[in-house]
Amino acid sequence: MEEKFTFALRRIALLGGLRDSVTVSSRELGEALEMSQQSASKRILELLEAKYIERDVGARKQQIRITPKGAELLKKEYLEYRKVFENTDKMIIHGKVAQGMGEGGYYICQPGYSDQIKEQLGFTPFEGTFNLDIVPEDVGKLDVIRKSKGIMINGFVSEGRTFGNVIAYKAKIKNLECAIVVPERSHYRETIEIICQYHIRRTLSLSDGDLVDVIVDL
Amino acid sequence: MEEKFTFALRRIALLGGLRDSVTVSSRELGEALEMSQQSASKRILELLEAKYIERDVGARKQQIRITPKGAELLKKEYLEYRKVFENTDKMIIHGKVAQGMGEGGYYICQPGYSDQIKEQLGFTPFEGTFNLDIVPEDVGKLDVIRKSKGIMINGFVSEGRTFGNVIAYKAKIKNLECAIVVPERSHYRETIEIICQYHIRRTLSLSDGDLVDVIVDL
DNA sequence: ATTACTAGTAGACGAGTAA
DNA sequence: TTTACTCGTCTACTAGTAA
Repeated sequence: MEEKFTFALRRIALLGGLRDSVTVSSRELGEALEMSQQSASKRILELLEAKYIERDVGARKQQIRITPKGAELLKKEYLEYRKVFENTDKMIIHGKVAQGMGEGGYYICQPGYSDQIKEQLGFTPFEGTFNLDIVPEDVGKLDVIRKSKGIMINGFVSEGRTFGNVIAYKAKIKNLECAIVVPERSHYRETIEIICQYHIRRTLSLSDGDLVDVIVDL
Repeated sequence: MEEKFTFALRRIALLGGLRDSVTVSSRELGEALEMSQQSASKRILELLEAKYIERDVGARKQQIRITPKGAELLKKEYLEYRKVFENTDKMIIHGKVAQGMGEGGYYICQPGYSDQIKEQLGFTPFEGTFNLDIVPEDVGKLDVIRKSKGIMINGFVSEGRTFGNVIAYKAKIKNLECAIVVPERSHYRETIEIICQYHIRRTLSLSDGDLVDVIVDL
């Protein structure tokens, strides 16, 4: 039942409908789905109904884009495939070294966090985070990573301030053990914060704008 | 049409049917597919008919395994997902440093090959290959890589000997540019040969048995 | 327990066609 | 050209049941 939806969604995603609106007629979609224009039109209506896609139907062709709910469905299926084909659940994210050790550094230094990090990740984090601006093509991978379980670092209250849960994902940068940390309640951003036992920037002699590969465990 | 097959195959693969036979009754498969025992039984018969699976039906439960043809279908779909979610078409392969610079080294030194490598890959290969025994879980990834296009290094005839076509896949080992080379006509093996401008083993101080990550461009 | 037949029904599809 | 209705057909499913 759900199956016919993922098939159509995947096709739309391949046409570019995941990141952007894509202009595709029901006839064209029918071709991609190997079905008639009529059936493709019906499928589009069903996808709309189920809120997997949105669309602006203009005078000539319609603009289709996949909703977050639709993207969800595709990611689920993608992760199944990863499980099947890549036993090593790793993913590479490319990013540019960015400014900003302020905020994150302050948070991660709180004993309430750092003790758990020591416990769960096996290292005491350097007082400060390493920030990376994800390259646009890789921003979607963050969602995939967030769908994997990660390591929960529980929040706490200290001196009347509330520190929320943080999820850590083990990673490596050029063989340096580290972890991506993401507040449990946060919006998607194109910047990630990375903690490490060492000062990554200094240890690897990196400067702002340098391109870095992060290999993330899923 | 093909869609219902991949759905069932994916489920079977998740149960372990890609690498091994998996014991699953039609009722159990029905549960996994969210359909009745009767329909699952029918689906199994259709998959058998289409040669996507094989099975031994014992007294109690049946043993199902996915055929190469079935694996093919799954890989195709998997690559579609990779295209959607990972614009950077890279894959990590883990392997252990292995002996054997003999054969491959001799071949790759032939000017007929090395000139083309210089031309297409941008480096003159070191006279010898770096061999890696792929860890068992990653052997399947080789198929995925071989399904991507790679760079064709044309064969030639020299002094009466025929040297066949070789396909090169750009890769990196700890930031060292290199390439996996695979004879066009070869059986699947668990060892890969890697060429590089430098002596990888020496440059990275590697010894037999060391675990190495290869990041392959698809 | 199994697997898998038959029969009846719901739903998916394409042809024709309207807007 | 579009999108999307109706309607007839054919396929995919489940229930019942046999082996």
